[in-house]
Formats: sequence, structure tokens, C-alpha cells
Amino acid sequence: MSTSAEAVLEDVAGRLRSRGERMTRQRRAVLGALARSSGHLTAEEVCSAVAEADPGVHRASVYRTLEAMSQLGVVQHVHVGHGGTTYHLVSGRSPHLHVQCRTCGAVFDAPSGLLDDAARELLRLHGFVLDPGHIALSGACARCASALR
Amino acid sequence: MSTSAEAVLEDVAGRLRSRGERMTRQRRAVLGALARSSGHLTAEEVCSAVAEADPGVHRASVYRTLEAMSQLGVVQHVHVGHGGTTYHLVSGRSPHLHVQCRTCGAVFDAPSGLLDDAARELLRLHGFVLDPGHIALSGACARCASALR
DNA sequence: CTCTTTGCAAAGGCTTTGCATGTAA
DNA sequence: TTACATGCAAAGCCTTTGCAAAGAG
Repeated sequence: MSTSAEAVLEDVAGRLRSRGERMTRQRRAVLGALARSSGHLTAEEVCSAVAEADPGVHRASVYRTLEAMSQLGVVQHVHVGHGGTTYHLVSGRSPHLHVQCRTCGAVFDAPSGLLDDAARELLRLHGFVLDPGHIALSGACARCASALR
Repeated sequence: MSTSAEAVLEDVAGRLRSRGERMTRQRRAVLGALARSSGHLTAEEVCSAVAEADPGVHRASVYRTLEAMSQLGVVQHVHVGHGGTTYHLVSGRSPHLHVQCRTCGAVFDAPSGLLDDAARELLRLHGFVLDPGHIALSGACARCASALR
């Protein structure tokens, strides 16, 4: 585990304890997987990463941990059309949006301000309050787009 | 069924036949459900609507019809974070985007140009070619947003 | 008639849940 | 010591699939 991942983990552990939540071996494994991966992992991918780091952790615990950490605001999920839901730590990382390539499935980060104009427009038109980061935009990444030509 | 729904259905039937595809009772029921609903139905909702109009149609046929019609470009699907995939006819309707309320689950249309600037920016930044309509943006509709206050 | 589409039923994949046990604080 | 978290196994959804029968063109 990288030093930064350890630091993130310790930070999260502190946040949990300060709320009276428990830090278990299983939760450490899940959070560690997220910290190491820079995020954007599906539940399935978290299970794999966790199994590698600590084979004793049950799948159900992974799901329950992701749910619990989401409730606490430690983890956020993003819906990506193809591939279900992905999870990532709400760490010191700067806020960002997500875009997914419909062809290869890869998820990329995008600047957090990308949809600010669209958000303003939706608010003006329909009073709709956009949550820009909660879904991944869809399209074709540079590699796949050029491969299609 | 409204007159316009009938017209849409007839139009689709023509398109199918001109491609050598068959128009069955089941397909009529599925397409009719989509035409009547103004779109944005989940597979489950299509099943319900179809069951109401023609109880003999099997769930599997609904799924297979949606898949087949998608292949033919008669139907498109949109991924909506909460609630899976929704289907709608590619009819004479003007192109539009979709936004979903995270709270009540309702799906709304938005102007097709809403993400044009974002699309340009993604192309410039990463060579990413955005497909703006393929996922529903997420947020809070006017009603739910005000209820939260 | 021929070839597609359907119904049925079963299997899949992913996620959740009830309960007894283990364990962090 | 006392809740809360876990493992396990089972159930729940939603969706897909193989196959024989029905039906569209």
C-alpha cells in the first residue's frame, strides 16, 4: 500500500472513531482497496481487491461496508451506465466528475466545473438542482473513438 | 391508445416490414406501451403496461423485443442511476436529454443542447466524444428540492 | 412452407437479509 | 461487557437463455 493510501486510511479511521464507528479488519481492507485504487471500483472489483489483500473477508461484508461508509459520507458512489455502481473514497481528492467510455468501459475524471453551465440552465428551466458527480457521463474515449474510425 | 400513439405504431410497423422484420402481437404491445407512455419506461414498467394491454405476453418477450428494437434503432435505452435502464421510441420526437430526480425517481426531458459546451470541453481536454443522451443526469426535481428545505 | 418469434422454465449475476457468532471499544 | 459487525447461507431481483411449439410473411 502506498504511503498516501495509508495516510488516507488513517484519516478515515480517525473520522470513523470520532463518530463512534468501529474500524474492523474488514473495513480496513475495503477502505484500503479504495484508497489504493484511486477509486472508481465496482463492488465486484472491491471484492477482488479485498480478497487479494485479506482473503478472509466475506462478500456480504464488502457490500455492508460500502453501504455503511456511504451513509457516513466516507464513501460515495457513482452510477455508470455500463457496469453498475462504482465506489470511491471522499478523501482529500479534489472534487471531480466522471465520464465513462461506452466501448471499453474505462472511467475517467473530468473537471468539476464541467457541468456548471448546464446546472444553471436546468435550475432556470425547471428548478432542477443538478448533482453533477452522481452519474458518469457516457461517450467514447479518445482511443476507442479513433478505433471506430 | 391515443391517435398519435397509433400513428407512431404504424410508422414503426412500416419501418420493421421494410427491413424484413416481423410485427407480432407481442411487439405491437411493447411498442404500443412505449408510444403511449411518451417513453422513459423501465423494462419492468413496460412489462406492466404490456400486461395491462395484452395479458398473454410473456416477460421474456418484452425483454427480447426491447433488445431487438434497440438493434434496429427503433428503440433507444437510457441509463438512469437509480432504477436501471429505461427505454423509449426513437420516433418523430425531437432529440432530448434526460435528467432524473434522485429522490422521487421521475425522469424529465431536457434540451438537447444542454451539454454541448461540456461536450466540446471533453473533446478538447481528452479527445473524449460525449454521447449526451445515453445517461440521465442526476439531481433533485423542483418539487423534491423544495421539500428538502 | 420457412424461418423468426414466443412461452416456458431454468439458470445467471448481483445484491440483500436473518441469524448465530465473533469482536471492537 | 455490550453493542455492533461479520460469516454463512439462503432468498430476492432482474435479466438472459435453451428448447420445443406457434405464427408471420
